[in-house]
Amino acid sequence: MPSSPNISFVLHDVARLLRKRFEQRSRASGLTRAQWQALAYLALHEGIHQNKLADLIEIMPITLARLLDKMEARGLIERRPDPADRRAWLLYLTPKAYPLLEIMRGNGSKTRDEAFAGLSSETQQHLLQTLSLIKSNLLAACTQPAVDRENIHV
Amino acid sequence: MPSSPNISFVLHDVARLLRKRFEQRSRASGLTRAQWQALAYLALHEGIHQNKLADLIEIMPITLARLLDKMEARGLIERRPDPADRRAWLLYLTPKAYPLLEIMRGNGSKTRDEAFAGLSSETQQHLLQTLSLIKSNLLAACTQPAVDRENIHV
DNA sequence: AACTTTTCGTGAGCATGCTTATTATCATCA
DNA sequence: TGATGATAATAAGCATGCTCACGAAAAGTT
Repeated sequence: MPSSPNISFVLHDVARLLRKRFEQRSRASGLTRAQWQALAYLALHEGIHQNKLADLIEIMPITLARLLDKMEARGLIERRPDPADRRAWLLYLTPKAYPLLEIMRGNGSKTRDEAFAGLSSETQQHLLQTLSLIKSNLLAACTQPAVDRENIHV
Repeated sequence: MPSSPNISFVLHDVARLLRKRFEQRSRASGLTRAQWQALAYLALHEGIHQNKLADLIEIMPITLARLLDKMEARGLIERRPDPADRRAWLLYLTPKAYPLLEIMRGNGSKTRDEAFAGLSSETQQHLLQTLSLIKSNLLAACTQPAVDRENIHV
């Protein structure tokens, strides 16, 4: 695979470099890519449970919990007890979060501009479609046991 | 961005899911994706310095060093002193590594088959080209200071 | 030869993803 | 009602990426 460049590795590299570049940009404001993503999704769904938010972002609830811990400590979000379920929290942004969200959106679009320089909008559209298909393939695959296809009788 | 799905996030998701699926498959053999990548590149460049190998894979030398620590402990690779430079090591596979490499290649191609199901080979070609362009954009960008373009006078 | 700069490898520490396990609470059903 | 199972959040621990810093050795300079 390394001899002929492999789509999977290149994809992984691109994701890593996107994150790296975004974080070079965002060091000043102090939000990481993952925190920004969580904050941005939360902004669209205030009052959501951690559980559901993790589902939306498609990460494990424990991964989200630690992102929220950090953002709560910085006063960007609030966890309010759910009156209807003593196990659960309801998530809200604080006013402090909004200007930061704006900055982060700017950083995201600058990073995207750099990354996608020289790509026509058709190419970008096509890329998005292709990636979305791959993502749904993988989401489906990940729920299946990882066995050798050859060994399965149908 | 989360409202209209964002290429960067989808890309990141796809990379994460690829890694996850690969590691579901490879749990038995015990090599992670990153270790496999290092091993596969090393197989093509035995006798290389850690430094150069890290350059090839495009990760930080310290990141590679810890992957190598683990694989050395498992007896998959050897670090031999470089007679010409007492700071450096020369890297070699051990015989134990070869069969594992074969297994990993199989796992990689199975994972790719799942991920890219339903994509024509033209689409895959196109995807690879597009990703490669994005990658070189980002490699170039990451060496530049992350400043606001608008604020720069040319 | 002596000083400075560069390079090679690594340590420490952080972030984010995962798996596995635990605690508290809710929901269901006999 | 009371046991049983599901669900919300978190804890512990691992892997891999990063930055920053450091010691040892090499290379370049004066």
